[in-house]
Amino acid sequence: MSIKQLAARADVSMATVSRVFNFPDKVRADTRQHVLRIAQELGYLPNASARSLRTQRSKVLGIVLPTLLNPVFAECLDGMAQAARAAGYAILPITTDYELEREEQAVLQLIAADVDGMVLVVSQPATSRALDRLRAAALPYVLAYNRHAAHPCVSVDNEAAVIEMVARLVAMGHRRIAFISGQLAASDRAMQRQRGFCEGMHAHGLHADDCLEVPFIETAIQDIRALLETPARPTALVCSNDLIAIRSLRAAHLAGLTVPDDISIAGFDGIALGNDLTPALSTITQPNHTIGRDSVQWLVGALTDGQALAPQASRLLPHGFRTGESCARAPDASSSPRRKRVASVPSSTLDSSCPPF
Amino acid sequence: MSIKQLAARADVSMATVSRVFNFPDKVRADTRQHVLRIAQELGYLPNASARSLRTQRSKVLGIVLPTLLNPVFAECLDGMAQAARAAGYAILPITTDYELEREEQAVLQLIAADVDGMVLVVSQPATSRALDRLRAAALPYVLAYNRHAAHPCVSVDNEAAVIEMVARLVAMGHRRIAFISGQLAASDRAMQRQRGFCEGMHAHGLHADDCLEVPFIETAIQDIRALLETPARPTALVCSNDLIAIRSLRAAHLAGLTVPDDISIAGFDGIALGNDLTPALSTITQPNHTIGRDSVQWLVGALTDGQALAPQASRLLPHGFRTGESCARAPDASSSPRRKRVASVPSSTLDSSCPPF
DNA sequence: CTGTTAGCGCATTCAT
DNA sequence: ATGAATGCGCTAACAG
Repeated sequence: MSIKQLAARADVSMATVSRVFNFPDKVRADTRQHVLRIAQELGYLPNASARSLRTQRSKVLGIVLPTLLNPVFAECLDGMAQAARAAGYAILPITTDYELEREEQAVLQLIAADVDGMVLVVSQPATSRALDRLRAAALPYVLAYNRHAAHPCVSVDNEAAVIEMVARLVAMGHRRIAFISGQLAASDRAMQRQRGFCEGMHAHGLHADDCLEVPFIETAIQDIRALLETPARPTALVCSNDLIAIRSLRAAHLAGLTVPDDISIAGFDGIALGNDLTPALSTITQPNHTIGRDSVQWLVGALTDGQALAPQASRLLPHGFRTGESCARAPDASSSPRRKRVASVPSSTLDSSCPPF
Repeated sequence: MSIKQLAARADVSMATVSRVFNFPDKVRADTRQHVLRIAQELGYLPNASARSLRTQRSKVLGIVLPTLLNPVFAECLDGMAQAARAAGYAILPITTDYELEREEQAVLQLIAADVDGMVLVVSQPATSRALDRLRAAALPYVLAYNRHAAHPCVSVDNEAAVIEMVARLVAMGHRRIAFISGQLAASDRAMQRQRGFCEGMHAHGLHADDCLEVPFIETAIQDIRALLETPARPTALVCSNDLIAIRSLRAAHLAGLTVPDDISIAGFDGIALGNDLTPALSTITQPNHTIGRDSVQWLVGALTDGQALAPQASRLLPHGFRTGESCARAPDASSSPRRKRVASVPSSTLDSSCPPF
């Protein structure tokens, strides 16, 4: 079904048909009705490829995400999809599984697909070759979750959020607090959060020595468990994201510890599911849906009025804290001290380095 | 960057450039190198819209899913994405939030986008207007998770799986077993699973009276809790999916019950996260990733050798059982019987109807 | 208000 | 092995 055939059947010109679909008021009401009726009968649908080839704009937004297996990004994508729909845009999401090469491939594919702009969550904005490609193609884009002075970003203040979380735990009597993250190199968020942890600890005169990196999902729980079976185990865990926090809950259970009586566990992300767990996950909440929505709205706005996306206008959305059931006062906060720390977890899995501020 | 400009710079014809990218061996090695080098320099990327306009095939598969907020579909999409990539196809996923109208819209949008075929998860294959559109457009498609004799489907045997699960629970001494589902009308899977529940119960001479529908996420936990605070509460819950099972775990906790000592809870889906919970979720597992992969591979296969997708060739993938920690022998299985059942949960939320087999 | 025409970028005949 | 010409379906000038 092409516009030509439809025009023939309706006994009008192609141009008229085109106008019926693009500028309905530029055509007389009765002819419009007529054309629409025939179009209905024939099941005519304007061909998107031809349209974008001709107009040089596709009304499609490219979306680049690490994965949808982490609900954070699924929630965010949901927000993007809604905003895009509302603005009359379609979205074309691609996942990269945290592989840098695929980030770049995704961008190239989206450029070839003629998208009008992109929203992406990259690993490291500072060094991303994908972003180089975008600049080269002069395509408008917004980064979500990432934070970097040279790019237009929508995120939360990861560092401040964790600093605050540490303060809360300290206020609850915790002194030995560990930080658990996935592969730090895989995401700037994780690094910012770790930095916040270190800074937060230092602010209270505490050492931020216990930073455990659990890069492999398969062994994460066992690795965390090992930390928890250490003689001078931490009394609280700050996790770089909610999935890791959930695995930490599991690890604590396997180590024979009760949460939050024996150990407190805090997450980061605020995924919906955390609320349904027992114990309900205490966590730093990000407005995931809103991050997605705002990113798209900002991008669409720029697309609409042809304005540039200024890095200076980057949005820092407010984070929050969900008071779940996985954090409580430190055990023995005022009673007999435990025996001194003797050994730690295997140094191979322990990362004591704390990047400078 | 168009093929024309590239051709000019490389001092060859457009046709040659085209061949370099589509039939590399149909062009002399040195000219190929030459063209590729210039293409590299200019950052040339073949335009997808123009290509699909010309060839009438886009190398894109449309994917229609209810939502990505349920990890089942995220896992499945992940499988689809991998298979599509491997076959040289891009995917264009659209979510419908279980709204029939959006199912149809999605299909129309995908048709307009010129997709070569589609994989979809619909609510009710039997009455789906979206599928009518597909047939009308004569586009190849495969249904995932759905099961219907008139359509090519990739799914598991929901009914058999639940029958088996009921048998397992009965073998563990359970007699009062309830079935919890979301809105039944929203998915044929849920109905098949309920049917399996009824059949399974009847097979053991038990009544399948306790079928609770919890259509609203917001109140699901409280609704389930109400059931669990019934005098003659069930000793086991079979949940229509893992998310509901997780909420049931929560509801049990809120009702002061210990899982699995006081009550057993079984899920359906086998989402990865269930493994990390405490108690680890006992559940019927579907090969979600494989369902996605196989659906795409089947579709791509048909696309490749121009063959039709026969409903008779529908695949029934094997389900499995994950032995978690949320199911155990019924309490008091051999000791004093509890007082007889007096009242049930409010009838407004109780659906005792059991569709015929 | 409506029709005619040209060209978006590409793959594909048909020549050479 | 390569080049010239055509048209996929559509929209945007321009003409009437």
